[in-house]
Amino acid sequence: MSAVTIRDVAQAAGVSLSSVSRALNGGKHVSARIARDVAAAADRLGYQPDFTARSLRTRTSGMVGCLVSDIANPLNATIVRAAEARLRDAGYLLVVASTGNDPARERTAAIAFRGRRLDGLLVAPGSNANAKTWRDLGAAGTALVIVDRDPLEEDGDVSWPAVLVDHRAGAMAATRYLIGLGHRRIALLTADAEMRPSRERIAGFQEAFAEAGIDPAGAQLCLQSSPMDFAHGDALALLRDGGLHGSGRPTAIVALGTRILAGVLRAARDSGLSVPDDLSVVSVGDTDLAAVHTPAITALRWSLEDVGRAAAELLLQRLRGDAGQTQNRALLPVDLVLRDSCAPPKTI
Amino acid sequence: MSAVTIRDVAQAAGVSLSSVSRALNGGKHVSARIARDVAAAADRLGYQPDFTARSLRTRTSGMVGCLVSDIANPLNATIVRAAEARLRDAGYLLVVASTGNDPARERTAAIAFRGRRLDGLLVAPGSNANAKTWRDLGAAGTALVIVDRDPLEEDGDVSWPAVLVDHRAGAMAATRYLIGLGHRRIALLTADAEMRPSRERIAGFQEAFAEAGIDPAGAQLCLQSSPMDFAHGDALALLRDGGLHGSGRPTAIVALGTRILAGVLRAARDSGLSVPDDLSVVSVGDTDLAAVHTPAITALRWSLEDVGRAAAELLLQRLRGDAGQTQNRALLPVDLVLRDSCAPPKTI
DNA sequence: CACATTCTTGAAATCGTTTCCAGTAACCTT
DNA sequence: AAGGTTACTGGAAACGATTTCAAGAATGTG
Repeated sequence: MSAVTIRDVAQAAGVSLSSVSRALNGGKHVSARIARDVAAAADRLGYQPDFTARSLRTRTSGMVGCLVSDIANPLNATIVRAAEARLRDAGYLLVVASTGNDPARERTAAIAFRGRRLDGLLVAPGSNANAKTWRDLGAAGTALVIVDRDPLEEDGDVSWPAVLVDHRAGAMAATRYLIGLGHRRIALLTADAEMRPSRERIAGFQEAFAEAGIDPAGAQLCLQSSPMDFAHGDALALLRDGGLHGSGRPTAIVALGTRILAGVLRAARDSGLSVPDDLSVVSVGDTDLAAVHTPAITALRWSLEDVGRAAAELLLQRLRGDAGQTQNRALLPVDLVLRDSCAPPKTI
Repeated sequence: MSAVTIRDVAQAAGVSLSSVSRALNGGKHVSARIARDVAAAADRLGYQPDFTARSLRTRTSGMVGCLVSDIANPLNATIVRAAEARLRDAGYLLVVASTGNDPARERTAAIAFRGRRLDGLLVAPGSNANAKTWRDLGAAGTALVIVDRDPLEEDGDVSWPAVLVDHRAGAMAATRYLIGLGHRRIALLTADAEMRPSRERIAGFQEAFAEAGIDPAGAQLCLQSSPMDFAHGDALALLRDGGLHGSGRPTAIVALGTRILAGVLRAARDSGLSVPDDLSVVSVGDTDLAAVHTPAITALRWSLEDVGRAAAELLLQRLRGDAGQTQNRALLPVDLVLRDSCAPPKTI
């Protein structure tokens, strides 16, 4: 029961409210005697400042928001944890909200955040439908950092600080590797082609084909048709029906994301294809599933901890107002972890 | 830039501040004319209430906290998501913090929460070291709901509202099933024996042995010795050295948790044992890994969504102050999902 | 020693709401 | 029609901090 306010401390220490405030905030213009007395009184009474009142006056809350499509997604969850750890050390609380990539929910969350005066926001927008919302938030004084999404607005005018992952280089490395093994028909299975990560990966995938001077028709893109079965059906069709354009079934699949990897592995099993003898598989994103599966799945890996940390760091720089030396980009590398799920294609 | 306050609305509508407040909060004692005018003015000006100021006056924040050991743990993350969804619908924001089961961090988080006037708290304490902290928080008016942890304080005086999972029944069902298949030497591999979930599972495990009237020496408990390798080493020792007490290696393993399951599966592979022919495996907790692994792993499953939802529901009941009809326990069932990782033991 | 400058200090204003309190108007009831 | 109850309404007082301002004390300077 912390009914003890700054007023009580003032009374106990026999000084005025203003002096207590100054003393507690370590400000200048306080005599040593008062500083000592106030500290003692505050300690004795167990005073805890009321952030609500402070927020009202200072227009800062000591809280930052985090807006992602789904906090339960292990990728996001890890990022959130790392960001939370860094922010907590800096004295901030983290408020989270899942948007399900729904622009309307993004907007209502943004409004709720602004109403609570959140100082900053880490956000992975599900689309660029809410550009105006972010701009408004920025204008209202909220520091904004984009996480692994397009940092540029459509018109290219505004660019937000952002933490980006080099998905393009990663996808290129994986594709190069498969091409190097002799694969010529490789399918890329992805949930959407809209958002930055997928778009960049697709670009890297195709770039690798171009670079190798190989028939780009072998680079098969397959968008997940139904989000329900995690691409299980799509993978099945791909493997059974001899490929998308009748060009023969792919000898290798690059699966974007944990759930899709699961769908692909089930599909391979259902089709009686063995990995890696009949089908090479690369997972984009390294998870328990990829690491422990038999055979262990070759995967693209990047550090989610680093993403979260970097995002928090960028945000903290703005919150502290480190004018001048604020960077506004972080580009994190992607590694190809070689395991046992890839082999040269069987000559048919 | 929301510099528009209730004062501006009052001016625009030509009424007093108090009337605006009453009108906006849908209170009684407002004439239809004023209600209409105020709504119109607020709408026109784009008024958004300032929760900071409101909080100061009403002593409520519209936020609830969530304190778990690790938000990135898929189990917690799913619970958090479900709780967040329910709470968001009710107009609350969710503040998260990871404690790493460290009592000191729990305490500082609790202080930060109280300073921000959080209305409620979902918490999965890492120990009962902080009983006093929770009691203080409760005394300060914070609604508290315990998630899958002991709801009773050590002295048994106070009992918190709690969402519990019937881990005991689940473990019994799994053990019964293995015993029914003919297994007599079954190992239970777990990270700790302290916290409620593990304790209950161990109890259920032993109860099943007692029930079957079988030599309880076959029920081997193995605590994870090093958290680093996710019980890989422990599992290896168990499988190689012919069991814990020289009583022969277990023919079945029940692995508590995703990471431990991964360790066990790696250990089985490393020992050249095939699942389920040489070793039956049951996973406690159903994950992608368990579902997609070859062979698919029989698992104990409970709905994390239900846990999160139920926790939010319990909390909301208290927040709304539904006196009388507030339940303070929810007990959620655990199901045994039969897959391909269990078989009768080979007669040696 | 007189005067200017800097340091401390407390009173009061402020942040944006909600809510208590009184005052007025409207509506019943007999 | 008079008195009593009830419904609205606006002024003002919270809520608990920070910050501005002006006054007083202390110090420095010529």
